[in-house]
Order: sequence, then C-alpha cells, then structure tokens
Amino acid sequence: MLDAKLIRANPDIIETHLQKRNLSGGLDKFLALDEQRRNIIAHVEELKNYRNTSSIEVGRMKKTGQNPEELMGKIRNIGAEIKALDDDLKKLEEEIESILLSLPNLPHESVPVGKSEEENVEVRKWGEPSKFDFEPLAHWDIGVNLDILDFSRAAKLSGTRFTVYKGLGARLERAVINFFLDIHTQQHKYKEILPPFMVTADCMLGTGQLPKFAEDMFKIQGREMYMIPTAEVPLTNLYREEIVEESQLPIYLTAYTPCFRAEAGSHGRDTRGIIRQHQFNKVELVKIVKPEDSYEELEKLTNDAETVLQLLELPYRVVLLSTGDMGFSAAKTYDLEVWMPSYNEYKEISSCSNCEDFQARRASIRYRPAAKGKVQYAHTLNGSGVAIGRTVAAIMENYQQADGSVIIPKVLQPYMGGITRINAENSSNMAIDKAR
RNA sequence: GGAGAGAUGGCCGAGCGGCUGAAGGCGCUCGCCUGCUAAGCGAGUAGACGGCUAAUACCUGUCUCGAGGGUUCAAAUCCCUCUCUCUCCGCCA
Repeated sequence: MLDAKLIRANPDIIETHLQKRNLSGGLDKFLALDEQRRNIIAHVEELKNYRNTSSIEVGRMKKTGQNPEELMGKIRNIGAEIKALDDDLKKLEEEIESILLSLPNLPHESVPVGKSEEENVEVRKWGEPSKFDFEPLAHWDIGVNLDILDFSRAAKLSGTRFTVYKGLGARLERAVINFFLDIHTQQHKYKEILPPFMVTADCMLGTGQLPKFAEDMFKIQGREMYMIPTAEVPLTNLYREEIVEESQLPIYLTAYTPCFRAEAGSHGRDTRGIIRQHQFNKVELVKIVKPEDSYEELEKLTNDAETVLQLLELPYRVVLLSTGDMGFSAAKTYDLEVWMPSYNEYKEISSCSNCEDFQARRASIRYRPAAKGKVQYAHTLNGSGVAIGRTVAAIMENYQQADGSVIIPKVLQPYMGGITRINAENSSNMAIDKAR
C-alpha cells in the first residue's frame, strides 16, 4: 500500500511512477475523496469535541443540583448528526482504502522501465549451459523412464498440473528441501519456521495477494481462508500488527512449504513436466529490515539464493526485472534463472524482491527506533531459496547421462544416503544395498 | 461437539457509567545521589487519524481498554453478536 500522505503531497510524482508500471489514473478520484474525508473529519471532530465538553458539563450540573435537561437535548440532537457523519466517513474511507489497496508498489529508480519481460536486464551469469554428447531428454521423459515421476497417476488423483514423485524421485525432492534449509539456517543464519499452509484473508491482504489476485489462489470452501501460494505469506505475516524493537532487526526467516496456485490464465504454458504445478514445494526466504538497509539486504538475499545453485553446480543467470514484469508488491526484483536443456533456455527458479514498506504498511509491521523517534514501517523482502520442483527438474536434466541415469550432485549425496546416481536398478529406493 | 472462565498499556495487574488514555507494580530511558556492586530519589515511557507547521519538532482535537453493533447527555465499566485464549468432558492424529 502506498502512503496516502505521499500521494496527497506529490500526486504527479506518484502518477509518473505508476505510468512506469503501465498504469495511470485513479489518483484524481483518490484526491477528491481524500479531501472530502478531511472535511468531514474536521466537522465531525468539532461536534465530538462539543459533545465531550458538554457531557462533562452535564455531570457537573447534576452534582450541583442544576437542571441539565436543555443541554442534554442539545447534545442528543448533535449525537444524531455525528452518527450520520460517521457513517459517511466510514463509506468514504472504505472507498479510499480500496483505491489504495489496488495500487501496486512504486518501482525503485534502478529498475529498468519496460512493458514486459523483454526489457529485463541480465545482471550476471554463473556457469555455462550444459553440453551433451548425446541427445538430452526433458525431465518428464527422464522421470517417467526411471519411474520416479508419475504424471498419469497424478492426473487420476488430482487432474492436470499435479505430479506424483516415487522412489528416489520422492527422496530427491526431500533431499533438496533439507539441503536448502540446512544451508540457509546454518550458513546464512535464517530462522527456520514451519508455518500453517492455510491462512486468513487478512494475511493475503497484508502481503498483497488480495484483493486483486483472488483468482490465482485456492480458497477454502465456506471459510475466509486460502491455501498459501508461497511461504512469503505466512512468514511476512508473522509480524503483522506488531511493533518490534530496532535491536531485533534484521529478522531473517526461512521455511519449507508446499505452494498452491490456481494458475488461472496460464493455460497451455509449461504443460509438460513439473515446471508449472498447482502444488509445488519451495524453500522461501523472508527478511524484515530497517529501511536504510533494505537494498543491501536484497543483494545479500539474492546471493543467498544463488549459493544453493552454485553448490549444486547448476548453471544460472541473474536478471533484473523491468517495471513491466515486476510483481504487484515489489519495488525491485531479481529473478534467478536456471539452465534448462529441455527448453534450451534459462527458466525462472527464484524471484527475490524488496517490497520496501509496501507490505509493511498493509500489514502494519513496524519497529521502534533505538534512539528516540517515531515508530516507523519496516521494509520486507522475500525470495525463493529456491523452488524445489524446478531444482529437481534442473538436476535431472543437467545431470542426465547417456544411459538414462541421473548423477546426484555431490552436496546432495549425504542427503540421499550416499547414493551417487539414480538408475533403473535403484530408482524404487528399496533394497538400496543391492543397488549400490 | 457440550459445560464453564477469561481478553485492559512492553509485561503483571486495578478499575464505582461522569476531568480514567486509563491506579499500582515491574521493566525500560534520562537525571540526581551513593567512593565499587546493590539500593535510594526525581522525571519520563502507546498507537492511529485530523488541524497547525518546512517538519515524522512543538502545540492542539478526535479515536482506540479482543472485534463489531446497541443503550445513554456521557461506556473500559450496562446489553447483544462475533473472534480468540484457558479449564473440564467428548472425539481424534
């Protein structure tokens, strides 16, 4: 949410920023409603002041034996007027609120202006795209051949965009989850959280999924609750409506959760494989920091996400999103894109954003400065650290061998019980001793 | 699901329908004092939204005692609804 006072004071600056995001308008209406609102406030507060002082006067008169009837009648009439004005005010504020809640965050000055992903800027590249001396397969073929991914039975259970992992496929997914969590907690000092996977509408409003993107989520029948589309939602909302001491900042949080997305409007995209699913696993990173630190923290967070790809020796690049490709809540976003042989291109595997005070204002996440001063909004950041399913797909594709087996990256082998390769013999993950 | 108890400031804990945004205690901050430490003394210590401002500085108004309604000239205090927490029973993983 944007600062109403800021809009009031600099409407044209805000308008310019919104235009960068290919939006415009709405501010005139906001400004008109805002002025109306302040006029009503000034009026109604004057009346309330009269009521307050007069009520005290009534008390005094009763004590001294005077008859307060006349004054009481006067106050009674004003009470009706106050109620009417308060109702008007409430309606106005709801209208203003809904405008504010529908405006996206303002892009940071370092963000390239563009209409779409076309204008994204590659920042750096790590490793080289894998080369094969045989025709590499896509992960869905590798997975089915090894019987570690089962798409047809997943469709029987749940329809399209679901996957069943089996044997060492399931184990690999679990290994990646544990590996990522260990790196982020041990090396990068994030606190591990295991949050609920269903949250209230308030949480969704706080991080910016609601009210605009309801159709992207799975809602619980008969309740104002949603399946989380990312752990960013519960992690950031942990501190909703709280004021933390400056000494507690920065707060680093990480969580493994499944993520649930309706994927409305992405029909026909990434239909094969495990790239785009209604349910997928992810390890998320969230930071709550002081405003002056947030851009440095974004770089660090991005590096933290990159670390796990480097340790897995997966080639990737870092892309700075243009204003046309950024998410609603973000002021600046880096995407990590991993090399995917089946696509013959880099594919998003992480998205790291600084939301500045946009979410903090919606969710009322504030901190109290150590030196005396006013309570102020913290900055929130989030990033995938990283998506598990896409990592598993990337491992399968980049580590595939001519014989159809998949080598396990060195750092994952301890998490796989020492298994160094998935092949037709061991893939069921039973009787491991024999297969080894 | 049934029965009961509760929700007040950073924490604990008072609170009679009327100068109570809220006693008291703890904590914290700043002073003072004490030749260490401890203790003692004094002051301060919520947030939101308006007005005034260059100001997120003063000053000032309104609102907030779980949330939302209601009664009243006046509500933390009375009434209704909801949410959450705790205890017991039932059920379950």
